[in-house]
Amino acid sequence: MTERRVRVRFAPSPTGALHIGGVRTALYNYLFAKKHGGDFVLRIEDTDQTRFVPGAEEYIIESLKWLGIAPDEGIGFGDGKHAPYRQSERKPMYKQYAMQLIEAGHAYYAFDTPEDLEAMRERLKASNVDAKYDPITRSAMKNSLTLSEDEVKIRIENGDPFVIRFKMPRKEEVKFHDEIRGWVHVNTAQLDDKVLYKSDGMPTYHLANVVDDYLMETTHVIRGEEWLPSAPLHILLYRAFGWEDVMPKFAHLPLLLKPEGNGKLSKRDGDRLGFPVFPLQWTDPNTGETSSGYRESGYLPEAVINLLALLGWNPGNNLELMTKDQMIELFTLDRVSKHGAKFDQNKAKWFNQQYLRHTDNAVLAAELKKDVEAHNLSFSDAYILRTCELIKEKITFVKELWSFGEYFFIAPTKYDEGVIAKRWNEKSPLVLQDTIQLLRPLEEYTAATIEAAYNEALAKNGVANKDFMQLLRVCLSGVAGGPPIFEMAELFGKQETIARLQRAMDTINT
RNA sequence: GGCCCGUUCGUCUAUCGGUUAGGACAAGCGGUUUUCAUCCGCUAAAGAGGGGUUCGACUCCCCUACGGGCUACCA
Repeated sequence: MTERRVRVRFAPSPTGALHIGGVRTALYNYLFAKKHGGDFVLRIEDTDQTRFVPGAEEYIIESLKWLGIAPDEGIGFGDGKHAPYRQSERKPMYKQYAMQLIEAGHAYYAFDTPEDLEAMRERLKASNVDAKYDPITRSAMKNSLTLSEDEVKIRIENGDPFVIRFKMPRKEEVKFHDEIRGWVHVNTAQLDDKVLYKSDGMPTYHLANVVDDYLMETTHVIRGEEWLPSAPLHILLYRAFGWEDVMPKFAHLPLLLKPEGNGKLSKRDGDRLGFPVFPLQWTDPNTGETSSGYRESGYLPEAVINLLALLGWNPGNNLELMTKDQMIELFTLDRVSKHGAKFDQNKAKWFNQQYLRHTDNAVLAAELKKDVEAHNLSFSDAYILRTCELIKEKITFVKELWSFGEYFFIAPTKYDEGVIAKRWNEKSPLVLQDTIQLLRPLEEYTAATIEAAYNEALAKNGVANKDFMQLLRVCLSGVAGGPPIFEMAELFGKQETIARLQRAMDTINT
């Protein structure tokens, strides 16, 4: 067989926001495609019309764009030769494939009502048997295997609702090679006659994904572990269609688990866990409930990608901070772990901090400028840029540029009480007053000259530097920690520094 | 319940029969920064349990336990 061009797909359902587990699946597909110079396709699996959520599709597209893992082809990213990429728009294609299966004896019509199915399950449960529509039970149900040919024909012509079910072989060992887990064996005796084609004329996931992957020339199906149990059915479908020679390889990814260690992360977790489970902020159009997103929380997309990549994969060389290109180069499915991973918020923060530090100050300044302007304040770009330089090492998130650095733009009105209680004494106003006096005549106002003036004021009053330094900081910024004091004061400028010291003196003294 | 997948420090993981079981985050301690959320150093911290196979098992096999997934005309 000639080597086919690698084609992978990310195939979410538009049932709400994409959560980070889904994002990671998309990421691994992206990395794999790029690694092999192949195509990454976005396909929307909207075969369940009852679960459609407005805005979900746009959300998925925007998320992938923000994260920098845009597909090459598919909804929102341009049609390739396999359009359309929305399964609801492919609806007319599926019927013929279902029919092909019926004709070949691999599938059959079933006319059972929900009540019939319920009764069957009740009956089987009562006799302590696995309740499933299978090679045994189907003989007692209403389907084209039990009904006469005429009866079936009449029912269909009458427009009776029907589904098409896969005719699962009675007892057959199905084995397939998973790129991550190795050989997986399942006996068809455990499987049931899955519905392939629903009474509303839509295929189920099982039929649609196999048909689409075939038509779209998918070479590798990289998806979550929740699909592992149905993989044997999919294998059987490829066989029934006679597509085994072009059947994609399968790789089932371990799941992302909740930090408390019970269950997989789900989109319903929202903000409950104390960290975002969504890439972008999301407001549920039905409930109106809003969940935070990584973007809005100040995470950088590169950091999110990096931390997600390492949740279930590692390059095997202790490398943790990687550019996207490095990840592409190093990514292989055989280095994906088999077990689920709990999301670690601490590590996530650390990643963001690392990336924030490596972000160009001009980029950070542009972000900070938005906040400054949002508060109706006017500062020069140079001032804002310098603020970023001074505080970037102190913070973890972009939004902290403002929350941490607010005092660069708004003089404090409150002063850290702990520091005041510990350091403020009768000499304090004297030192401040002298400092102000010495600052006033300075022509060259720099960190060095400010420090010299301050030291002189200390000496004059016989106060030790270590007993006053933090107080000086609090007088200037209101808070106990921050960047180097004199550099900060230099940026404030002489007038503002003096004003702040004066104000602190007046406020604290009373 | 049944089936499938999994199980190394608190967390993410390295190890593809022979290692003092390595790294990172978090933690603790110490230092630097007279501030700190920075930086540096150090410490503590793991092969679920039991059987095999083997000269030798974290690594291979089996059992048990535990965790996870699936079990819809949802994906």
